[in-house]
Amino acid sequence: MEPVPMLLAMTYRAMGDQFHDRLRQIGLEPLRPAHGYVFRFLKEKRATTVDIGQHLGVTKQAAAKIVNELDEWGYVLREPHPTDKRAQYVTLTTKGRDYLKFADNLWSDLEHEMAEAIGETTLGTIKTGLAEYLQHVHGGDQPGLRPVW
Amino acid sequence: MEPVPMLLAMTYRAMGDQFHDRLRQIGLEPLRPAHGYVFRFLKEKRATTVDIGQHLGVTKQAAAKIVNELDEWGYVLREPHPTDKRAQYVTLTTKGRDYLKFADNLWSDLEHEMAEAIGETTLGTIKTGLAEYLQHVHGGDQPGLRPVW
DNA sequence: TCCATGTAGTCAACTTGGTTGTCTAACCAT
DNA sequence: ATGGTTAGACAACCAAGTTGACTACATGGA
Repeated sequence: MEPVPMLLAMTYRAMGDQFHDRLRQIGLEPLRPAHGYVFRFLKEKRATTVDIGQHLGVTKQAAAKIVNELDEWGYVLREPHPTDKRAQYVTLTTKGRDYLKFADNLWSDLEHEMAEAIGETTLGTIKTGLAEYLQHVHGGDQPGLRPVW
Repeated sequence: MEPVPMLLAMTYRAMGDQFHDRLRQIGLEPLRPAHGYVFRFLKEKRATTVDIGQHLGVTKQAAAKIVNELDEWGYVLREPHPTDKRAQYVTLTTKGRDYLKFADNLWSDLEHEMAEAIGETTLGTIKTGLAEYLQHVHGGDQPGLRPVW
């Protein structure tokens, strides 16, 4: 049996590939995972580019690139920060929220298919097990997202 | 609860970080995951650069770069293919096998600590569950390893 | 209040680790 | 024999990060 990290990497890759393929079939713009993580982050909190960079685990310059792309494509827009004239809040547009909603449904489909393949309870054990491990090593704070290669 | 792929990504990252930290503590050259996957692959089968590329999920040119590095650093060497004059088998040197052995022990330690944190049986379910899912989506052939970001 | 220090965002140069495209030599199936 | 395929190498390019520098603004003392 392969070591755990390899199983994680392969499963992550396999699910991501399926997600990407189906998005393309539907004709939706195939954003990268990082874009998706930004959506998910913005759904929960108002955030600046710097915040996004920290969340993703990249520099603010790298985060700015991603935000620029999302802006060009119409998924987010920048609003002036109410108290800090340097800063801008990045917020989801309707297009961005629609995309996120669609993506969430697609992930849900894939997860459901996974449950069919390996069993509902097994999938449940995997999810709670991994979450518990993350809690154990990282405590409360958000673990890094970007896979190292 | 986060969607499964995010849990996979975060756990992969967390384990990889721990592995990397401990390697550095010991003072061993901190190779990237891709190098480690090559070692593991070469332990099981004789392989050419093309084989390695397929295993990693990258082009043969990218694989050639990695093999070149490992060659320079003394972890692998190239042997003429017995029947195909174009091809070369990439094989582990003693240094390569030693590194792999050490890394295997370290992974085993980390896995053991994971088992302590979430329970032996839970870890077992995770491993077999993921393997089963991979079997389901990819059949016999090896899934890609490189995470998409 | 003024000033020193710190931060958000942008621009530019560079690095890394991949890609595609092309070529040669060798293989292999008709 | 020969036409199509493959292993490996070389080159040009690309994508997505990095570091560094700079401006405008913020903030917390003396």
